[in-house]
Amino acid sequence: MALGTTLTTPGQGGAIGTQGVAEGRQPANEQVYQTLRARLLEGALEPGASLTLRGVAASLDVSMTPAREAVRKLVAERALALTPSGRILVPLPAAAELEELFAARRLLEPELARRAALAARDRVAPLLKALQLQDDAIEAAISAGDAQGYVRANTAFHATLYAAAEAPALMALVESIWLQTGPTMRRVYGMIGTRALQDFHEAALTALSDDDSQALAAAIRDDVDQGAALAAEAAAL
Amino acid sequence: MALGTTLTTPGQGGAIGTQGVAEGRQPANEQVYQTLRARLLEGALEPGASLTLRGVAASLDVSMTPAREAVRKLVAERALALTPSGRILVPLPAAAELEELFAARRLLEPELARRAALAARDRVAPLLKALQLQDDAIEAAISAGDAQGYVRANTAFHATLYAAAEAPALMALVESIWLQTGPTMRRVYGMIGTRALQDFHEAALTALSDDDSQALAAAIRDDVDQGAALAAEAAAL
DNA sequence: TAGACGGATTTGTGATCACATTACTGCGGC
DNA sequence: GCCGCAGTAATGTGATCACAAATCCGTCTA
Repeated sequence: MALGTTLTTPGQGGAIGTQGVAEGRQPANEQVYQTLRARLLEGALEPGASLTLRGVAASLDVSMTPAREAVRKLVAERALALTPSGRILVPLPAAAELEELFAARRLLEPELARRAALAARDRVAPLLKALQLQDDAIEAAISAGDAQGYVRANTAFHATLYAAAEAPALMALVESIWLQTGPTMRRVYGMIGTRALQDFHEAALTALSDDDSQALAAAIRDDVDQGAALAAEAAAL
Repeated sequence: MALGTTLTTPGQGGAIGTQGVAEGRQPANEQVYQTLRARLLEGALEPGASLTLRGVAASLDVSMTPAREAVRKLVAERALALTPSGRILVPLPAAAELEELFAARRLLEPELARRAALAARDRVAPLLKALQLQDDAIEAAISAGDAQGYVRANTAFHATLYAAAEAPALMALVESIWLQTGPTMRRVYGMIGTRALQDFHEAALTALSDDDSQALAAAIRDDVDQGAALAAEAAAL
């Protein structure tokens, strides 16, 4: 068959097996990916910085192959970029691209929040508790002036909320956006010192406990808008 | 430096070079990727079908390495999936995931259309002409009962319109969604025989020539809604 | 002092190989 | 007739190597 495809006839060995990795062990490329991803999300990698396959491989003590896979995966998610020559670098999104990314967040995240509110109706308490913890971490990061910690905690807050929506496809889209904005937002919050941030998370928690999905969506929209405004402000500097 | 990163000091060799491929030549992995991507977009690969690296490599006459890169890239875009054991297959999205994907399209595509209308204000004529051609191809595919051709032409229509928005980040998100819905939609249109499709493209073209971005966005929303309804209907079968 | 040039080094790409693990085939037992 | 099991074939992962191309560095020239 063309392209080496094989059609698994339904009902005849169609079951998805459980081959692969020896139970719990995760492949090397996955470890590399998760490491790089976490550092990008919290903005530990400077926009404009360049990576090398051999460098990544040596740092994480693997061969070039898993490093390649992880880097290419991040490139596919636009979390890393390749120059025309194939050099790897942490992208520095243009102002216009940042605007696009926030526009997408503004469209997608309120929807995700709305779904989370609806899906978590019968288990609001534990969700609220988890979110409250994340919010405390955010406050702590603000007090400490820890921009990287702030970005990480803020991402965790949103991730926890949206996870309740149980919408993996939407979640994947949003996470892809976060990966792209991460490095820049770290820089943004570093520049403005996490000052004067209006707390929309409080409103979000209230809406959630009130079972008001519309209000929750609105709070998240305001939160995203605030981030967009900051990014725009910082981009103008 | 950690993780093998090197920070390119701005102003000191910071220019993005033009290394890499010898001018116009595209890497083997890119060719494999484009081939697989095109086939997924138009639904030439059946949901549930399985691929093998060696099979893909042999089909396109390359070694296993570029095949791996291309496949992993598509996996990152959720256009292909890996079983827990690492087997590669064309995903068969659950009904709930399809609904998510269409919800995302419904949020993102009208926005992209709106931006296209605004950005293409001073060059509407050539855009309209291009879109009209794509629409003719769609009609032809419908007449011929060619489901695969329909999906391809329909995708091309939307892609042409959104390209005018010059919003690469948003475009990447939408294309990622298309890759995920492609195989299923091919199946959907094959099942219902491209019957009884209301033509929202006509309304879109009118709105575009009227410079009415709101009406254009509405037409696109209707178009996406129709696709969502068909998918839901087909999923129920 | 600034710019251009040439060579050494670095880098990504692609190919091939070894290996652990899993999926598949056919056979035997209940 | 159906299920389970052993042996074989196939698959993805990771490592290593060769190579072409581009970046980087020092030097020379105007």
